[in-house]
Amino acid sequence: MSEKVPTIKEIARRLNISISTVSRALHDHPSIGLRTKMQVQKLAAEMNYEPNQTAIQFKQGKTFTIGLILPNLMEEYFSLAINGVEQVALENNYNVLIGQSHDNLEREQKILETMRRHRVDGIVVSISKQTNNIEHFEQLEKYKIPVVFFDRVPNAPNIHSVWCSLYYSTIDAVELLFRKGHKRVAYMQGPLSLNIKNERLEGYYEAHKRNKAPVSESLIVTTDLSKEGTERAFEKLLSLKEKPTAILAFNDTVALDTIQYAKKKKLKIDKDISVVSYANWPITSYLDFPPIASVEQFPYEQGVRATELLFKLLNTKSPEGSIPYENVVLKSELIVH
Amino acid sequence: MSEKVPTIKEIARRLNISISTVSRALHDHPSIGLRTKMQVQKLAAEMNYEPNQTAIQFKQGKTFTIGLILPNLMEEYFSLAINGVEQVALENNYNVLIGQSHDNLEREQKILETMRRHRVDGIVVSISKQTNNIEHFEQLEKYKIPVVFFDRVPNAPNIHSVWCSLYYSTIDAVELLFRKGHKRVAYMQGPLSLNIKNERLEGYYEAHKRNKAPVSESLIVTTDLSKEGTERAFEKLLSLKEKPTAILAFNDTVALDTIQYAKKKKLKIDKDISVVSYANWPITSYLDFPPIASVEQFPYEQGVRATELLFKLLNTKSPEGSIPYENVVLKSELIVH
DNA sequence: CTGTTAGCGCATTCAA
DNA sequence: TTGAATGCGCTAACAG
Repeated sequence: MSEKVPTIKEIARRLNISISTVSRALHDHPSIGLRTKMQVQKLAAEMNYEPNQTAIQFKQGKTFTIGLILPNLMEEYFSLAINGVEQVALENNYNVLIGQSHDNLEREQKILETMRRHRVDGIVVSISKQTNNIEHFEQLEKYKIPVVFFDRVPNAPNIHSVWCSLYYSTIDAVELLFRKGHKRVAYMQGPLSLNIKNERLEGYYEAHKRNKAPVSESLIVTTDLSKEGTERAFEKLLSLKEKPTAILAFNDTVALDTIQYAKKKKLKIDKDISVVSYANWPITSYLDFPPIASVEQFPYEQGVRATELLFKLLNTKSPEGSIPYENVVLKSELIVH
Repeated sequence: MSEKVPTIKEIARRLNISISTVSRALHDHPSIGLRTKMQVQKLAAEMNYEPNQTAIQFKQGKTFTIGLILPNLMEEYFSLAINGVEQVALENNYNVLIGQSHDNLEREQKILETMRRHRVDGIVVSISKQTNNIEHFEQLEKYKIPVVFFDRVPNAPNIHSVWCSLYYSTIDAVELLFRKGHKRVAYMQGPLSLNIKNERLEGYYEAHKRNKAPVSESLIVTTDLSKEGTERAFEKLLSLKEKPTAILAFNDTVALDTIQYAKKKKLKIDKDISVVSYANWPITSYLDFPPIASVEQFPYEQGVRATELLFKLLNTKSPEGSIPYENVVLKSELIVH
């Protein structure tokens, strides 16, 4: 009794016509009689015919699927990016296969392999913190799978990328602190990766330069982004003779850990110490003392632009590698709370 | 110059053997000469041969992909669930196609259609708040696509489901408040959906019953989960002659909005008013006054169990609907902070 | 142990 | 305007 899934072959049989005619009718092919076309479409609708995507994928050599690789989904930041990617993909009738690298290089490579095997048509990726080489991505060229990097973009030539420049906002952020009277602004940086541009630091220096303020190297500390790492970094700042009165934190996690630790140390937030951060988590609005300002990096927008770029690549009948590498740079914005 | 993707046909040609022999060699088929096998595998490796998944999917009538439908990815809660699903899927060499309903019924239906078209082998879903009927899911039976509901499970018979019971933890939560001396515990409930079991409310009543405390209906208010809705609900409580001294909040969002509003109204948290909640967001640890306790619902575990159940269904050679419906119920836990 | 063959569903080229 | 035939890459039934 189990009705089997209808195929064009079955439709053809019932109508006593050939499968190619059915195929054409369903595709509104120009050379097809109106009568037959109507007939076919009517029956197809009645039978709830739906083309077998796997057959089409196979036949066309395309999966109508793009791969999206992210460090993780837990950060709202990346969730927003996903929404952007999904939006554009849906508009193009594409599916999105998501993989999390969990900031682990091997895992990233593994996911890439899975996606390659799955024959995704293209890939959008924000690389893991561990990713210090991009051979595994470069390999994809052999398979003609275009790759667009976004947000966390490797510092390499000959790639397509979309990212958000933090340089000017960082300058804005530090200058905001200067204007508020802070003389010693510390910078709590993340792990140094050779592959990512260090715009935060550059902006930090530039802001000092513009304001003729000397940079004290001891005010630049590093955290591995863990709670403990951030606390250690903060301790280092507290042990200075000339303690900072403000901190530029690598991101909101660092900012929150810093603020929490500061409170534990009986420091008055926004009085003894002010914090400015990156990312602009919505959750910070629930805090009694959120960072006084945040650099917004527009993850949704980045996702959209990256995916649009990918589709542009997909739709370009690649005449053997003549596509110029495209690198889109958005501008971040300092949001003062 | 562009080397084309190697196929078994090409391997066969180069080795002057038949494609079926190659296929067998690559699959470690029992009836194959060791010598030929080695030969084939060696060449395959050299050529970087990789089976064309789309061809296999087509041939086997399977995509080795499961669909995962969630209300949204922004909530860490669901991100954790994803990790659970992903984990089990990977162990079974399956891919996961993720879709967000954004708590919108039409969107949920659309996603379902996309996934059906994509011929996913099975679906794991946490339904949207709007989902008041599950016809669109029942339809999938015709396509022999098994569905496992989890977390937000429709209140319907004949479904497979995994969810986390809140009943006992709710009793624990309310009793905790009683023990702390609270006499009037309010319950701020979410939108009433006919399709979801209302265990929170049941537990709320039971706790009162067990403690011989009368339930005052005016202490039960409803929020649509928006910030404003929660504030209105809270206002209602504040306008009572007999104000509550504690609140059982529908979830952490409601709890945070409540706490924030309470502070705005100059109420002292944990003194004038205490809050207990569901979900247990990690972020609450950054708050000065987090909920004093949270009901943990183990989203990761739920994702794992739901996916395991799905694979059980997939691996059961369905002898025409003889599979008994399975409903796994986990137990939540009250975490006191 | 190995080769031959058929066929999955569809789009498409060639012929009528 | 329509039909017949082909083939995408792979698996598996059947034949040797």
